[in-house]
Amino acid sequence: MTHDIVESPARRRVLTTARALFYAEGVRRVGIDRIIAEAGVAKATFYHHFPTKDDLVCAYLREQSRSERSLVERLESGDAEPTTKILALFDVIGEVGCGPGFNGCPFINAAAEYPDPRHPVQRAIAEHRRWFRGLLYDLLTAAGHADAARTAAMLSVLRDGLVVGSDLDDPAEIRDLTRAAVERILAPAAAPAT
Amino acid sequence: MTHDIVESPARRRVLTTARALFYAEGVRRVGIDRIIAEAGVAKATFYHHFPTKDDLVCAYLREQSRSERSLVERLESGDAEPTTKILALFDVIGEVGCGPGFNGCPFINAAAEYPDPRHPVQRAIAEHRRWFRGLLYDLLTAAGHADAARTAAMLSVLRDGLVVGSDLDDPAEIRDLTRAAVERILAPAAAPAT
DNA sequence: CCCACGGTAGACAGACCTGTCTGGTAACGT
DNA sequence: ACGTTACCAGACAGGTCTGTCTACCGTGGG
Repeated sequence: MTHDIVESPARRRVLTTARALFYAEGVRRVGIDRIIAEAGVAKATFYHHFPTKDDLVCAYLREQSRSERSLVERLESGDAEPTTKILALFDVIGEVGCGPGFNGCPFINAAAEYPDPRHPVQRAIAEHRRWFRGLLYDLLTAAGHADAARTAAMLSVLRDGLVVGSDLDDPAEIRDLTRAAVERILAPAAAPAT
Repeated sequence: MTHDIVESPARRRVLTTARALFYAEGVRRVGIDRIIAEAGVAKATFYHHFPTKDDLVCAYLREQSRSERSLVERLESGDAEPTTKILALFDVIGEVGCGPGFNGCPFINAAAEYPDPRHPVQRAIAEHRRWFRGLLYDLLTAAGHADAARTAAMLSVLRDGLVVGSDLDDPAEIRDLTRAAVERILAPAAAPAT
């Protein structure tokens, strides 16, 4: 009854390798054989932990989601104004897009490879997206923003556009216009209290 | 010396079939065998017109680009104000996202499957994106917008976010907030000439 | 002691993929 | 009449994919 309080090292290695390869080259492009070779894991072990490739893909996306959540938690932990936190959050998004290995949003990319909305992969994507939008909504509500729901949706749209643009266009340019774009979206509720 | 003034019917059939399948299911997922079967074309004929699958993918994207350009030309042909044209353009984007077969942006989707920026497919994508951004820039310039380049980039970002959101979230909601989002992006240059 | 467990190594099946090749038909311009 | 061109039908090669299976090893708890 050794519960997996500590995750199996082999499983960990597989997940780390899969994450790097899936993100860099696309999910369908990377085969199981390559993952187990680079992770140094036997095939039987792999299929013991992940009965199906789809299971691995879902685990990859959940892992990615965990990463982003904990990153945001660190950002959000301060006692700054909620609006400041939103700006900081988007600053990070613009900055990450300029990083060397940046390749767009793992969730948007995976969605392109799994178009069926009822597929488990799409469900994992949807859950992550719900979280992110909820985060924006909470921050806007805490800021006392009028029409927080609608503005959260707009910021979510903006975020998607930023990561796509950082991937396919000039990331530095995107980074430099991010703050202004967020401010424009937030503007209508900015009371003219000068 | 029969120039292809008229496109070969077999080639046309292949392109039409490929377009539907690639868009609906993803590029890597759809094999040549299936395309030629559904198009009713012999394999040799296919490889005569498209020496490589990549060639077909590029042709698919160019075709898609032509479609969008001609759609926009129709929209743009009127003698309305440039700003009105921009709003009309985004209205169409929001509306198309609610259509039954909508599956996101073919270019963004293809980019996820071909991450290498030097790949011909990525070049075709980049060209299409340059066109679209140029279109926005021209409209903003015609509207006498201050800082047209920057605002064009923001609208391009917004557009990407809208199509991604229409695909992965609630398209009707996206459609309903599109106009307001565009107006917020355009706002700072709206001279307070009331 | 022993045996369950997590692991390694790798063969194998069966499907699917791209791309080549052979062979035959029909239209068309010269 | 002839050659070119476009087309269809389908076999084939060589590779890759997912997933299964056998066989073996080391360690630690009962």
